[in-house]
Amino acid sequence: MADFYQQVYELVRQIPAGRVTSYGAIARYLGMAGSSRMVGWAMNLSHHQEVYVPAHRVVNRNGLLTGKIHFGSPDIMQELLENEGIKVENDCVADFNRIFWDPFKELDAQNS
DNA sequence: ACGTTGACCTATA
DNA sequence: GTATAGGCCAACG
Repeated sequence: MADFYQQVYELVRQIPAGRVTSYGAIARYLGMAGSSRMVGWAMNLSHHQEVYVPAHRVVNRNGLLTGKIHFGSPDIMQELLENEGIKVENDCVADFNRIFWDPFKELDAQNS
């Protein structure tokens, strides 16, 4: 059993480009349902990690770029998302429901 | 060591 | 459907 943060990094790293997921989905997938805040903390430490973690692909339940401020500049996250083909309007991911990447539906389906 | 904050989510009113 | 409250666990002051 690796550290919780490591699991989060791995999961986030497996998010395909042009797709986004929510903290709650990750927390629930790791068995930490309700403790979604810890996922956010993990993301905060992701900058310290040697491996690059596409934290910009992780947004809140509303598809709002809540953590864009922690990227150094509030524009980096939006630029990264737009660079992957994700439309961002008013700090909100467009068609969030469409590009939403559910670990249960994707990873679990493959593993199972 | 205690209190507050935090990249959130769910539930109730 | 919007607004408010509570809960969760860890780090920072």
